[in-house]
Amino acid sequence: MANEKTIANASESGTDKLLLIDGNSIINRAFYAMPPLTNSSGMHTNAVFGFTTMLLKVLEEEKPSHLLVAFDAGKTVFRHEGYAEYKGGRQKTPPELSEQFPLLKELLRAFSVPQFELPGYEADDIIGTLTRRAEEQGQTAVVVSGDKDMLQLASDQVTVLLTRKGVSETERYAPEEIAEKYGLTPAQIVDLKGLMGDSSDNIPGIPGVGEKTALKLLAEYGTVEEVLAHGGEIKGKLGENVRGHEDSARMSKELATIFREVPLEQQWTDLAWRGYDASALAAALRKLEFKSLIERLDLSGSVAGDDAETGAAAPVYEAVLVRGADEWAALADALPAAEALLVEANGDNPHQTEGIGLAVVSGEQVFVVPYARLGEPDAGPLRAWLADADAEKRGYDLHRSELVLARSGVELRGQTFCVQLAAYLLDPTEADPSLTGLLSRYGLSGVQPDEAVYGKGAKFRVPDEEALAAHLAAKADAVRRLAGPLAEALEDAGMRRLYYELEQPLAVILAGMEKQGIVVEASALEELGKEFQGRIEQTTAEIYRLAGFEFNIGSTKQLGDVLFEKLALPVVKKTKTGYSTDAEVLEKLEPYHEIVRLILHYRQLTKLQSTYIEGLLKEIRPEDGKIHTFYRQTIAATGRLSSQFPNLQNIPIRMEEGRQIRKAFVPSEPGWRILAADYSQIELRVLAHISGDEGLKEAFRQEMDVHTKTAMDVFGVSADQVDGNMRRQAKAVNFGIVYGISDYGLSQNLHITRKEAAAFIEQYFNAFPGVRRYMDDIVDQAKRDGYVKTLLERRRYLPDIRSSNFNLRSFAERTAMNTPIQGTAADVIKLAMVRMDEALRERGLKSRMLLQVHDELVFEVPPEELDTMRELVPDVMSKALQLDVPLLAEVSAGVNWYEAK
DNA sequence: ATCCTCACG
DNA sequence: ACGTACGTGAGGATA
Repeated sequence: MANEKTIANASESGTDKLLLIDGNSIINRAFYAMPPLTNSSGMHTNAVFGFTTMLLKVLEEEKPSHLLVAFDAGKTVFRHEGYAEYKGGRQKTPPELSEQFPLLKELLRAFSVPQFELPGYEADDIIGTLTRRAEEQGQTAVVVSGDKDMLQLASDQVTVLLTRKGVSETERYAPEEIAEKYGLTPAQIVDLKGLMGDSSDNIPGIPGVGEKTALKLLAEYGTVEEVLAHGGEIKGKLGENVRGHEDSARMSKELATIFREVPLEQQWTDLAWRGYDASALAAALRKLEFKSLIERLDLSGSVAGDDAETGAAAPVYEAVLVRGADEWAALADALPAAEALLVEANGDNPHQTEGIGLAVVSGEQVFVVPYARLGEPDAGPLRAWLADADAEKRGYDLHRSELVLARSGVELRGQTFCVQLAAYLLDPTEADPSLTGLLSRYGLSGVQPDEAVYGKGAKFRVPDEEALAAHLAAKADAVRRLAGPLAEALEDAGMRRLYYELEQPLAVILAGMEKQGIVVEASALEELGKEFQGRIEQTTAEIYRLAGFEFNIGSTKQLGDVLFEKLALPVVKKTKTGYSTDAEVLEKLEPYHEIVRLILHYRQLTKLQSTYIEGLLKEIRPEDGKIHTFYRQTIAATGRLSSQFPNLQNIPIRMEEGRQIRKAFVPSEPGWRILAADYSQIELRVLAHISGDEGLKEAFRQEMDVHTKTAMDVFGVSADQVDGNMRRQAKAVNFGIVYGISDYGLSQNLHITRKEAAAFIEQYFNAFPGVRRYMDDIVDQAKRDGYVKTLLERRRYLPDIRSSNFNLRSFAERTAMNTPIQGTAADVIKLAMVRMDEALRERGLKSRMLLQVHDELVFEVPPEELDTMRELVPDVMSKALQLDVPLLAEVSAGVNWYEAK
């Protein structure tokens, strides 16, 4: 390709000039200097953009014949050896920046710019070494950096360009300029640092010595050593500080000194730069979507082919579609080195979905098995590998994979890392759980959205095997690429144990519970449904009679017309689209018209009928008479589970009519019992623990009724003076406290004025000062850190906590108060589930854990284990996590879930 | 698809 | 002055 092009080339004029760029320093400057910028696939690109504009500018101005971008490498820079805190004060690199390093390196390759890094050395050491060698050989060099330390390299032959303000503006420093600006020689720059330190690198210097003082001292004494030698002459506090921090000053100078003897094999002469390949650069810039740069470099004609159009990176793996004996054999050979697994299925409900295909990544190959072939005899080794608990599986949504495989009789064991679960822990509020979404969050690409491959909704089609293989291979490779960075991020966030000891084992336990399922007697539901149906018809007729005509009671629009226009009842509340008719509104309207009570009753009955009778009946599987829910571990922002298809965490209990539904939930074997155990007041106990409030802790230690205790303290009365109404109000206050109290919310709940609610809250905080302190502290903490965490280090980020929008900020503040409470309670019961699973196994019990309902665990138990389980379950639950207050779990058993109360 | 309503902790 | 209690999932109506 005769496409070589240079901006300029100094060697044509006979002078060699070496340009050395401090990659880390410049990309950092660029990141903070440029506004946020992303391309259409969500990659952050602002730092790369800034870097590139800087690069183009200096190439144009300096016209170098030789060129290098040096990067820091590895974590243990040799300077650490003497001083562990070196650079310790540095902020962690934000992911939005770190994800740009690979992009920059790729772009530099397209520029044909030599780049390197050397483990154990920083970029400035490499640059220092190369400038020294250039000097020795009588050549000139230009160094570009944002770091003032680099000025120590300036000489007759070496010029330093420091970025100023932005990134493409630089300031030129030869020794004269340094003398002019600081009155120092380049060599004295390290003395300057030695005295004044550098907070960004955690170099201490001498306390109380800033730039001014340091320059004054150096003007007088010349070097750190001389300053220290004359420490006795320096008067006052300054002299004291100098004399007291001699070691610190010497060490700081040493840390600031660039090491110029790096064992580099490359000579600067190896770094000749002859320009870039226009088509490669155009493709790279297009991928980054730097249209202005493409234009500026006049590259718009240089885009070759479709590949450049889409900017697709060349895959570094080979997709192998498994169709026959040869591929099966190759797959079997590759299994011991498998790095990632992907199981693709076609629907949301893993208990109903059919597998589409399966992919295994091993080295440079990704084997893709169309799902139907999993039953072939040749699949034996693959099935054995899947079932081998010692063969580690890294995957995406392994919980779902296990269920999908189980449906076709394939066992999955040995799950060690799930990128979806890991990503959830790192940011549980991130909405897009797709692999593509995950990739873009981590600055990676190369996978098409599922929708683009399969279509969505009714148009869902599995493409031909080759296209399928390409897609599944890309996804499986994406899992491999994500696993390392995610695992590292978990470590960095202190969530290693949360992941490996709690969430990952729990995923397997949940899959077990779901596969087990719970028997629901269709006949019982149908009986109950008939009864509801009769009452619905009766109520409907009565409503029509009172209205004077028939209408759709279930339509809020029609109902609104009837209530607020025909019957002219007062409008209490409006929604975005019309009149509000929710239960709260209807309760207020009850005194005005008889019809209102009937509507409430109608609502209650139709809810039970459609959601619980008809809804559950549809979910009973004819093969086993059971309902198999699907617990989702990566949905709730607080760390709770959620339950789908159907939701078994919202089966009625508060109203007797609805509670009857629970009679249909029965054991799967004759004579067995349903046993349910629930934590008593777990959230308030957690609050007592994390707030450390003495009064609240004492109440739980005495096993007092916490609402009565609250009433006593808030109303200032003795236990026997607390009446039902006071206790009810105190209970509402306790709920409010857990939810993140606001006077408005409490006033709504108790139907009192905001002022009265505020007075209650004030009374509460006076009675429980530790709780007030917790609420204040947690909000401060959230403002400072940007997130809150639970006892087990689960995190939730609250970006709105610093919002200037009152609503957003208030919401975030309440969330900051609530999440550690609700989330720690979630931690506790999850831990109890892991321990319970172990306990059942260790003791060889036949009892099975079936359901979790946030603070409750439901089991089915054979009669001979009933006594054991009545003790074991509450025991394990109460010991799941040691708090400053007891954790009490109450247990009950019966022939169905209703009776286990 | 989105809104409203309501079941649970 | 602002105007919501925290966290979910599902069904039916409507646009």
